[in-house]
Amino acid sequence: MRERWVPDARRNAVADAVGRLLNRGHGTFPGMREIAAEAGVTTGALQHHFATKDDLLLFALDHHCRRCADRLRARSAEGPRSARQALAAIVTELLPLDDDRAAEASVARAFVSRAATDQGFAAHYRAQREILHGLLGEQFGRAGAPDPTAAATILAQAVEGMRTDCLLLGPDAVDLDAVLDRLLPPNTEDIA
Amino acid sequence: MRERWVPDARRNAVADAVGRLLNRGHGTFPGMREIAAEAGVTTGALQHHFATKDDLLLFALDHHCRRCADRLRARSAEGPRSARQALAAIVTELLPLDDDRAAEASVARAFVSRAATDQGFAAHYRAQREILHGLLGEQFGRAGAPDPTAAATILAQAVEGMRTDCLLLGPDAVDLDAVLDRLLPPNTEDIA
DNA sequence: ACTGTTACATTACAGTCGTAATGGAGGTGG
DNA sequence: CCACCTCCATTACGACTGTAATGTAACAGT
Repeated sequence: MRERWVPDARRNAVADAVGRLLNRGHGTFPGMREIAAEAGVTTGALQHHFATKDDLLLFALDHHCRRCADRLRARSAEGPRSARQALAAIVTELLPLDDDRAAEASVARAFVSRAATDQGFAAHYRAQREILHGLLGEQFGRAGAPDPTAAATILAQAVEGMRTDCLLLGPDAVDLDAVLDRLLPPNTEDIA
Repeated sequence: MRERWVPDARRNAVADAVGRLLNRGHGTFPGMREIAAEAGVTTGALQHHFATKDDLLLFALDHHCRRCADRLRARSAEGPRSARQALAAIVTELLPLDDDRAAEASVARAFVSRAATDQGFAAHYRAQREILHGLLGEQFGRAGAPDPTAAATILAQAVEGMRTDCLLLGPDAVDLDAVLDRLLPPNTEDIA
């Protein structure tokens, strides 16, 4: 074997194709042939790499969750900044402001719909939510908020509304500063 | 004509069936035959009352939006209470705490997914959002909040996260009081 | 060289989809 | 009585669905 495949390279490409189709299309899960066409492969290849369509979709969800979580952790650990700036960076990373983040938001929304009845999908939601909650709570604690975990919960919930408002009403519909003003202690300075 | 049909009685029944199927099923739009079975009619009847499936779905969306808006207005105008109590009542009305409200939340979520690319569905989102925003802003103004419309925007956004948290993590995952504490002026008394 | 495995491509199939087409039952107006 | 309209039920159709089945080319091990 000359240069061994990173075993999930194709699978990741397929997962990206699913994300692109989900936010370009009508929010419903695309068909196998559509996924194959977008990924530039055939349905036979899909069948080879994924046992069933649900396996494919679950992998796509996991893929996007991991990618998003990595970006969030990167933003959280990025340089020395005020807690407010870190929170703003984290939340902004979740807003659908470009195609990649729009795809991730579409993926998240589509899979939440299914998580209501399917436990496998619900587990991913909880895991992703816990990561976000942890990162937000950490920053709120750093800012000296009286109840960091409560503030993190509220901000995490508000983020979901901001995502859809940003998507359907435009980026001007979300005022992140206004949210942070009400969640951070008033004496916190946001310089440095 | 002895007692004329209220022309949309059947249509409303169908729309209710769509709501039930949406929150019971996997979040995807049900098929025509499934809708017909749930509504207790045949697909021929559906074809008679709706030109196409999208017409049916748009009517269902409109139906649930109107129902929800009516309930929100009723809660808003209900008796003399503190602004905080009114806000809590409005938000609680939106949480999926029983089957009816869960159906409405499912309908809203499914249609938001489609609103991203379909203008007809997006218009309903904006209209519904405007009604909610108006009611919330009114109460925030009554409470003497410094910027009622900003507070209303934030609460409306947080509601969406609370809806999904309530659905996927259980009702205990939402702490409405914590949200209102941060959005209402601290000197506001919530008695009477 | 033979064997086996991996990684696909192609084809086929049973089922579901939305909807068009047809027919009929019941009331209504002339 | 008869045409007519509304309100449906039934059937049918072509497109599309996920997936099973089969073939095949490349490569690895022995």
